[in-house]
Amino acid sequence: MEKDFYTFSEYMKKEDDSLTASMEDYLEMIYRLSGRNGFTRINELSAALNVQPPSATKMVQKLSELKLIKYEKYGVIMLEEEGRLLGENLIKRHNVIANFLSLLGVPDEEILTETEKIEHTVSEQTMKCFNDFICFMNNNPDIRKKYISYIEGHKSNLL
Amino acid sequence: MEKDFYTFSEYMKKEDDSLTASMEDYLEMIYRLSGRNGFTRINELSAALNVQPPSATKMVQKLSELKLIKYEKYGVIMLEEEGRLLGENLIKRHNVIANFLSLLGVPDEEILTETEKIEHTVSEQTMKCFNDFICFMNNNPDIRKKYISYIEGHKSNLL
DNA sequence: AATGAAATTTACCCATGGCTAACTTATTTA
DNA sequence: TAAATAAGTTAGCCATGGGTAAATTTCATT
Ligand SMILES: [Mn+2]
Ligand SMILES: [Mn+2]
Ligand SMILES: [Mn+2]
Ligand SMILES: [Mn+2]
Repeated sequence: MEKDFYTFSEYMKKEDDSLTASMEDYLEMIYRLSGRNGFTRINELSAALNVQPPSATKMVQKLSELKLIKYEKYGVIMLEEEGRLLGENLIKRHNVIANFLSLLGVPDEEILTETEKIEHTVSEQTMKCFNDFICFMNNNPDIRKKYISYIEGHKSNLL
Repeated sequence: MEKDFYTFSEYMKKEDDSLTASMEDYLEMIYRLSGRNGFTRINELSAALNVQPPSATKMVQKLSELKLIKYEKYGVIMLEEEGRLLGENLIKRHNVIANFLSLLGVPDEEILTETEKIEHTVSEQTMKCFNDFICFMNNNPDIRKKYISYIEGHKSNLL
């Protein structure tokens, strides 16, 4: 019956295999930017993530060490097979969460921000629950409508 | 139409007024532990959060600087009025999220962990949405039952 | 009151992920 | 092709929040 609390930092420490939250953001973005040409560059990446180029360089070197991307000094950034797969899953996770929040009534302007934060904190299990919720709402449009009008009703209360 | 992405670290940077994720965890726990006697101590706090005493000391000094708690070297830790209020709200937030996850079908063993992570990442707005969901489910026990059996059905698929 | 044990602090150390300034390499352009 | 510009890297800094080892203070016991 003992609760076992830890601090946020402790929970967010990367396991041996897994990536840190920031590594995930970079990999996710590299995946997005590689969509067009099959590669991206430090400048494009740093702009997309609103960090300075040296920060991007450092992280890219790390991801390269981990064999998730192919990169050599001054060159282009390309995903390795493992990185591509991981990136794909990160995007999927991102989209499930964004979808989920949208269904819940989180306003459009907040969805990206909230998703960008939450995506790094939820377990596989929880992701499944989010996904189940999406499916449930898709399979029950009547309930979905009822829910939408319910929260519409609440909005006015809060303004 | 421009998406504006930032890295996790950037989103999690504390605003001038607000607390970091770890500060929130400490304050929340100080609030819990103060329940019995109106105070707590470094040892109790560090044990409760699974950190070493020096880490607790450091954070307690910080919170004391911010006038959220009253503390002097080797003494007891007591909440200041502002800290008490904040702590109360942190606990409320924690409970809303735990409730929300529970309704969604996140297994009991995961609820604490998931809550401890998610609580630091959601906006006021999103909290309202979580809360609306709870209310909706409370007001519609029929739908709630339907949802529970829906996810029960899904469980078997995944094992 | 003296001593030993427990609680707490201090002084450092480490890792992460930002940043700026200065330097180097690559690419344009005159 | 030489000079100017753009792109990228390196070195070194900062803040956060952990940790250990050693010193200090408090408390309990004799
Ligand atoms: Mn993110
Ligand atoms: Mn994302
Ligand atoms: Mn927490
Ligand atoms: Mn909590």
